[in-house]
Amino acid sequence: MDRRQQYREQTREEAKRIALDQLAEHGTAGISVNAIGKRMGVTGPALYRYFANRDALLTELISDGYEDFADTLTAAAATGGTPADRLRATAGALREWALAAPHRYLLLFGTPVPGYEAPAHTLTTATRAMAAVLSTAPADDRRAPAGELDEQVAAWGVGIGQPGLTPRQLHWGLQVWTRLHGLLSLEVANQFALSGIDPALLYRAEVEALVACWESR
Amino acid sequence: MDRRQQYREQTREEAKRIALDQLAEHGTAGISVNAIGKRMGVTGPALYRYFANRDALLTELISDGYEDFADTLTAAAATGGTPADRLRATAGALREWALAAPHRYLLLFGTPVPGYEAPAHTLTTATRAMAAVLSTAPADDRRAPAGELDEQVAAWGVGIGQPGLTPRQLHWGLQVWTRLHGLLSLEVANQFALSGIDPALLYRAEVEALVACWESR
DNA sequence: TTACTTGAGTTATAGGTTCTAACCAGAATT
DNA sequence: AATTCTGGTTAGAACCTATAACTCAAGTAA
Repeated sequence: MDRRQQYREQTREEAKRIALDQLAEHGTAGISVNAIGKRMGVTGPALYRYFANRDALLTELISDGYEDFADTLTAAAATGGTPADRLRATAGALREWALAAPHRYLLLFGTPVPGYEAPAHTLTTATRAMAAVLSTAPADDRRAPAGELDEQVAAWGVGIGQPGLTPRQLHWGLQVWTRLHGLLSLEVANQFALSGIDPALLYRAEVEALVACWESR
Repeated sequence: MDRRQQYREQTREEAKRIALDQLAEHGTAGISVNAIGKRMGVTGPALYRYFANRDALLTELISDGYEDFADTLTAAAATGGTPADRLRATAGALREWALAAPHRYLLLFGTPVPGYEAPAHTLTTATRAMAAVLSTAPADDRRAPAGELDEQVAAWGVGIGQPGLTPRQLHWGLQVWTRLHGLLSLEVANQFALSGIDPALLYRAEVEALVACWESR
């Protein structure tokens, strides 16, 4: 890589780093081109040499976030032990990742930025994260899809490059994701704040319910 | 009520109605005081006679939203039939309410507006919505709380004015809410868009899982 | 070495936002 | 009839995004 390009990349990274800080402090609306520039010791318009516009910067933040998210889940799912243990590890990593930067979690999975379209590249990364979750599914006997949902789920499994998984495993993976996301999105939005209930306990209970859910059915 | 006050209230309602339109069209950021004023045939600053600031307007939108939300769930939960039937009705009403105005759903339960503090009034309304969900819980034998979570949940039950419910019923109610919210929040954020899976089917399956979840345990 | 091109910064500016201040007209009250 | 209150106006401050025009330094090529 060119020397110039190296500096350029460095500047981009710095801008994104500061943007994440602003995000953590003041939410999405706090990500201001001028404010980021000021923190970098540069005027606002200078940043337009590096990002087409504010949306492009946000999009990169989202892309990078997905990448990091998928890496984290993949690493956690790669631990040893029973499927249940690996689910616990993955779920724990998921919660830690969300709580470490709540605003970033919401940037990825919360209110969509109006007019924002997910670039194809992030979709493949999201698939990688889902693959990590699916890798914690216990073994299952393959049988014919029963019902419309089963068929759609099976088709989805093929679409994301997981043709070896049964509909039940795929559906279970979806449940893991949607249920844990339900808890996490409410927790990061502070919806449990005044209930006096420790979200960590609720989360753990849900993970165990997911383990039990597989056994019982 | 005074004639003056009546007009005043009418103007406030109109502003909120238009704000909801803007919300549906352009998201939270699209709620602009100037734009609302223009649609009302009035300049922007005129609205500051009616709302202290933009945040106050948003807060009222949230309060009204909670009210409507609680009304909807309460009505749905008041139908007859078995507990399972009433859960199905309530869950169906919940999804319809969310999909009828996705942005409003996210305004209530999605990314928190930075610096926004829920007024006490909305908390009691949220409790009313939770009561509707809890009213669909099947009967249960009372027994001593087992574990830290059970105790916290029991205390929460007392706090929200539901001392007659068992920890298991309360926890089940929380699961209903968090699981359905998990699905809905992802659906309104378009996260299932490219999977080819019909969110309605996924939702129905989750409701049935919640019914079965009670039986099995 | 000199001339030219490119890159990265600047300021100025347009048009948008929220919100305050000052002002004005009409209605209600005293 | 005089005064106060209410709801509107315009002007303007302080932000925001984004573009245009300009400057200066660094790299490249003759």
